Amino acid sequence: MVSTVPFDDFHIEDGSPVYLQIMLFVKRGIVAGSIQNGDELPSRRVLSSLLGVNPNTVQKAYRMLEEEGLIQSHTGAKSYVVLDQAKKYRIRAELMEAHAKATIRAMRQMGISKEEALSVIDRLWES
Amino acid sequence: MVSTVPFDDFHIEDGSPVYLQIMLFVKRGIVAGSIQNGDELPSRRVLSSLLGVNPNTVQKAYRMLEEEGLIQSHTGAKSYVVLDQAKKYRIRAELMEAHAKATIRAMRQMGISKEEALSVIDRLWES
DNA sequence: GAAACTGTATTAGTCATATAATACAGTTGT
DNA sequence: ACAACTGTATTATATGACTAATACAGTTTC
Repeated sequence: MVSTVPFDDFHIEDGSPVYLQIMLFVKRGIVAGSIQNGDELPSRRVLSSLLGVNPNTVQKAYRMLEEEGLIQSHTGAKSYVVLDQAKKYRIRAELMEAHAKATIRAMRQMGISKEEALSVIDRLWES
Repeated sequence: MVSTVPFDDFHIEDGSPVYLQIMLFVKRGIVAGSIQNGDELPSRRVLSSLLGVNPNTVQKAYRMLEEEGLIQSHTGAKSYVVLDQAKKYRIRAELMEAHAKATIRAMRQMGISKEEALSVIDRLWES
């Protein structure tokens, strides 16, 4: 079932470039399964207007997603998600490991034990 | 026992501003206990030379740490760490919660269960 | 007191991010 | 065919992070 990638629950935060936030949102959606092979992406103009950012910013995110082989664009036509199991698995592993390792490094540098780190995450999970 | 804050195991990564990385390193050292009240900080020039960055970048980090009340500087003299239990506790809670929440949000957006998230962190902890 | 260190300040320049305005090329739907 | 959408490209501008060079003020040490 082909649908349009929903950007409803995407909100811009500060701290990292917007084009990276858009890329991450798409990748996380792919891992979650809410974005599937063949799905249609909102046009650059539509999404930039929806997010309140410049079309060039969306274009940059889309272009880099295309360079990673996750979407395809052709002048004049809509852009579509291009996925297979291998890509999905790769992204899932990449993102999970990256996030986990970042957290672990921070916690270790603070001298926090594995047990306390896990317990804090467990406790804060529902919120 | 007063010593000089050690920046030996600090390495610059790309992705976030260097002055923020320096601030984070100091804060994590405070939480870990390797940085204590009264400790002496390397001078702006010495640290910038050690890290291979511009003195202004170190100055920005130090100035913001001073604005947070974690260090004190006086023209002509060295800069020192100024801590008490309340500050340490506040920083510890702030950092732990920030890191945990960031990880949780990412994992949730990927549709990863709490159990799998915890298990991944547990597995990657030793590395 | 003088040298050698401290912190602080200013000015100029580069680079990445993002905005703004505009233009052109190709498609889709009627 | 034509209108209304697509993607793509260019030029100009602004801001934050960072570099570079330099200057000045205050301290510590001998």
